[in-house]
Amino acid sequence: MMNLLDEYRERDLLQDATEGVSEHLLEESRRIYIGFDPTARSLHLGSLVPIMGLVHAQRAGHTPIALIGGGTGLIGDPSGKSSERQLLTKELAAENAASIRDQLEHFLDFEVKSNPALVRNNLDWLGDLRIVDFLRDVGKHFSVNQMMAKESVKRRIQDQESGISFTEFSYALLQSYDFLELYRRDGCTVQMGGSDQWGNITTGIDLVRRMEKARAFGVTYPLVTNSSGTKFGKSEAGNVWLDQELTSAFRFYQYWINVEDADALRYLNFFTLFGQSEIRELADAIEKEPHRRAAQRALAEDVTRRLHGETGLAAAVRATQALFSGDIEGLTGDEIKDVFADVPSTQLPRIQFEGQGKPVIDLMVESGLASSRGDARRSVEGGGVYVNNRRVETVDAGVTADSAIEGRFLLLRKGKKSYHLVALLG
RNA sequence: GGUGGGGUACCGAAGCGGUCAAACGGGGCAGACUGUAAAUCUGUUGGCUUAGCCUUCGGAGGUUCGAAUCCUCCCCCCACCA
Repeated sequence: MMNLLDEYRERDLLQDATEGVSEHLLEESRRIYIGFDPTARSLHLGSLVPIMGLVHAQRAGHTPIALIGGGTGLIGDPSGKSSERQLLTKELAAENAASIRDQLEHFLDFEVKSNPALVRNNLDWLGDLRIVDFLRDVGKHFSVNQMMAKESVKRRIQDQESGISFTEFSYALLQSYDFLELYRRDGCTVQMGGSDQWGNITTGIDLVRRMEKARAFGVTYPLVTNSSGTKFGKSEAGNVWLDQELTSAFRFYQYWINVEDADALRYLNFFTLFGQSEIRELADAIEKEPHRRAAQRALAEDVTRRLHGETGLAAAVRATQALFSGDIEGLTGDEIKDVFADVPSTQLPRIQFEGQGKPVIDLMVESGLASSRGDARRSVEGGGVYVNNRRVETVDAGVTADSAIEGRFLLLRKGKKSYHLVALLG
């Protein structure tokens, strides 16, 4: 048994752990679970820490269980959701569970004989749970006094502004019940989660102890932030998803390449399997020759490879090189088509580019690079719009077909990093 | 149920009869500087056929030449009391 907690500690992935976990995990192969919220079609970067948590667990010889909150997701955030959506969610939850499993397959091994990863959906047991049974069998083990004493709850109760709804208050019960079920069904003895989950985890441990007279454990990892205080996992294009359809390999790669120096090393620890010596080398590199950004590159490559595979990574790197270092003029039409397969693109009929050409403003709006004509206008006035890497000087400029590369492609760019490829048809 | 306070643009928050598409801060976008970094500085941040017009200040009406600002009714939040 590798020492899992040491691994976490070394990577700054350990926030807190209940007493005895370390020994428990060293004794033999255990089953460890983390919950994932299926409210979205896909997991996003915020889930990457828990995923890596499971990855390390599996590498250390334990069996990782990804619990999809299909049942808890049905309740969801109580604020202003239509009943219609909630009905849909039952099927969606199943769909999402399936796609989340697909995504997890990039990270976890579901095939190994010894300790294959498992996926569970709490809809399976919460779905037809009867409230009377639940209150009688499970509810009686919860002391409201104790629940209110939990830091997370206490804070909410003292906070006159937000308060806490009954639904949220009872979340702890459902989550605890999940732990109990996973213990019963799968012999799962350890729950991990973000540091905000500490209260729920310990409550679950209590429930397992009371109802099964068994010892269970909890481990939490710190919540990931980035050093400038903005939300981790957001790019200019919004959430970064762990789904090829939603976030292309190129975008994904770009997200990591753009990580601030101050975060790069932490992220290497969090999101790659690099050893400490390798990370130290990269730390060195970032200090000595920051402009080469070896750490960001290593980070981007490793994480992109894991999710998008070798080909996805290759495409992302190719597109990156073409966009940020090489000059596009030198590329042939076919190369462009290939390289930019991953960059957002639009097809437009050639006729629109005849005569005076198509107004840049229209082009910006139709490609989605600008949210309105006013927005497009402002971007041009601010000097932030480029066609084929040449700055557009006037607001009323037109783009003609003969400015297209090989008469086929126009490369639109807003600012430094937002690209859009327009292909002319006909 | 009573009393008082409040609902303003992405968020926070000014405005309290015209000069308000609405101060200020944050966030976003863009420019300069750089390393596709951070910090900093600058511009910009409702829509359009952009020296003009149109739609916005919880909702619906009303007063007025003119309303985010005044009046009426309604909805929602908060505090205190019961």
